[in-house]
Amino acid sequence: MATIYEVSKLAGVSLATVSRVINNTAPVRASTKEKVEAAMRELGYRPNSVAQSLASNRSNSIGILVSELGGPFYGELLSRIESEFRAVGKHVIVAAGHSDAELERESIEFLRSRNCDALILHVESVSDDYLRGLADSGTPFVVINRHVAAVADRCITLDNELGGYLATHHLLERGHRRIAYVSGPMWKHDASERYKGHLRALKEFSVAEDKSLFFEGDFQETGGVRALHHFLDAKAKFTALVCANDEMASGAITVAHEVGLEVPAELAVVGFDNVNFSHYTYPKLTTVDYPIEAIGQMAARWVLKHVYQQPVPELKAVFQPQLIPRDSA
Amino acid sequence: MATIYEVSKLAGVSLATVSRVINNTAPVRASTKEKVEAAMRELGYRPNSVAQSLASNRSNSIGILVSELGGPFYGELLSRIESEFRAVGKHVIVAAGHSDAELERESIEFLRSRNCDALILHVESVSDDYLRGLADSGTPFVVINRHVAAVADRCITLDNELGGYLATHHLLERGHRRIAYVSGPMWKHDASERYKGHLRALKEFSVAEDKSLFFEGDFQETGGVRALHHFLDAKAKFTALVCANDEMASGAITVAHEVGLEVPAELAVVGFDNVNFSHYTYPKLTTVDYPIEAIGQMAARWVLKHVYQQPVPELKAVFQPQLIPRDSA
DNA sequence: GCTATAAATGAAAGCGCTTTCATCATAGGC
DNA sequence: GCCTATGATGAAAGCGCTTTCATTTATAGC
Repeated sequence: MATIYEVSKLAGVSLATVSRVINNTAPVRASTKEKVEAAMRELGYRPNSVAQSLASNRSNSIGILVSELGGPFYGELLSRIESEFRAVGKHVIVAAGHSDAELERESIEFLRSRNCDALILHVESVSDDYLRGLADSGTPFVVINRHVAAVADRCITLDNELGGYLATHHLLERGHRRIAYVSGPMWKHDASERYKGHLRALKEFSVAEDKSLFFEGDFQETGGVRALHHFLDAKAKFTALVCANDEMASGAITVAHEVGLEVPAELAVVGFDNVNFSHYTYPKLTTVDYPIEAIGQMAARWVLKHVYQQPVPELKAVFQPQLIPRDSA
Repeated sequence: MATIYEVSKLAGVSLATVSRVINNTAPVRASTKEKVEAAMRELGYRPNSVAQSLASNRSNSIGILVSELGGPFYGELLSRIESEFRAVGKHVIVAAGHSDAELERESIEFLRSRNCDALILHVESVSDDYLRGLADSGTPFVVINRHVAAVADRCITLDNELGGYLATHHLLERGHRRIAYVSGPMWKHDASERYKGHLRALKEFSVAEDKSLFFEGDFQETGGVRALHHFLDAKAKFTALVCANDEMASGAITVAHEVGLEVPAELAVVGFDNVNFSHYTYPKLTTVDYPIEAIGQMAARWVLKHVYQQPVPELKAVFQPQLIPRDSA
């Protein structure tokens, strides 16, 4: 691989000048620029990004930390973030935190040691304090899907409470009054927020909260399976089920089929997230849309603006979910 | 951030010695090592990976190029690859090629310019010649899910032909004789291989190929939708449908529900890939398992062995798919 | 044509590390 | 004890680039 030095020799200019035409960082006479570019072409020169990073103290890399790299949800997030950065010549380093505080912290350190210019974090377990400390340490980062008061200006979130409200409201509007709720782990911020929204909707329709119609799942398919079995075993009376995400809703629908409960006639089901497979269920899942791509894009733009000083369209911090009525409720 | 220089001063040794204890690259007296480690701890020192890369000509990063970052399939692949590398302190840079030759080439160049130590490529559109050239250029890389004769030693593949055979064989064994086939784009290697396997199974059961029962889809849900509509509109007679991937199978099942065709009683459906949502369909999808994680792991190990000279368990180049019988066929 | 100012360019000092080579200390072998 | 073979360590030269600062060249004003 040719180096900048060889280019400068061939073009008959100094290293500095070559660097200037590469980075367009200072005016260079048109004829000089021409010569340099010709030399670069001739040598098939491509700047060594590592050397650039070391010298400029910018790595042009952004670290992304999500809970799981697999799964429908994060895939779309990554996809969007990558394409945003790719378009401006930056690259994305990914890591998984697996919803574990220790792992999350370790992953963040890992990304930091990689000299990422910024981090985009989807972290669930690490404490608010830790994030505050991280901000103090000077590492630029954005947090997705979590509101942390101490670093509120770097949080991009979905109004989960509204989402929970929307889901339950939809059912209430259609006359359901006995609505069971399958939550995610309540220590997760989004899970508890969604549940709050559920309660608000109930209240609005003067339906009292019934603890026997609450089940704390795990945001996985099995959570939905166990939930429905639990309610059925307890002989709970309910005509509708709201699940705090689509995976659990799928699990619940599977069980409904198995026990011969017709959806939505005997049991209406609504999910949350609108992941890509949510319309593969039968009947197609009514759910609340999580605008994950828009959020990913916004996170990328935050970085573009605050770290790379690029002009970007207006930033938005809180996104509104939307109900997607399909066939299951 | 502290530098190696400060550590060496505090520990009262030279830069070289500090480097040695960091990299464990030459013997250092235990007492010296102790001092250095203490100094590192005291300063909260972490090596600057960019400087390390520049000096050692190793970036400790691996570029991964897949068609789409979203989607069930690639997510699991990435997930596995990342965790393999993460465990040994290497990081993963991701890019998407979107099945487009130009984009794939550009992405590869992009990753190369990032000084990746190796690339793991899931490329569909770039030519065999291009890959040969890439190999000649000295960039280490592995190709996943595609056999390229010129660089056969760097290909890790699934026996797609066998997979296609298995799917159709399963149906034939259960008495089906009129089996429609929904393929992926035939220019994609895996799609054509799977179809070959289908034909082999038919032949084995002395069933003649019927071109009217073939439909070339797009590996997307809509492909399955269009396929089934196509067959139905053409009043084709068939009792089973094999789809070259699960997305298309889902689409087909959805249509079956819509038109009141009972699965599997009136129409047996088998998919391919066994992606994570394949059991969310109703009935649960019978499919062919694509051991994507194992393949990801193997790709990572190939790199570990050939690029980082690490000892790894035996490498395997061709994986055998397996039929996963569920409820749809 | 001459100076004052701005535009182009070059020289050289790093960026934080690895690695070669030389040096010094230590331990056996006789 | 002396010599040699190792084991430990340090000095210093890069890795390929960016960036400051100084210098040279062009432009304008009179």
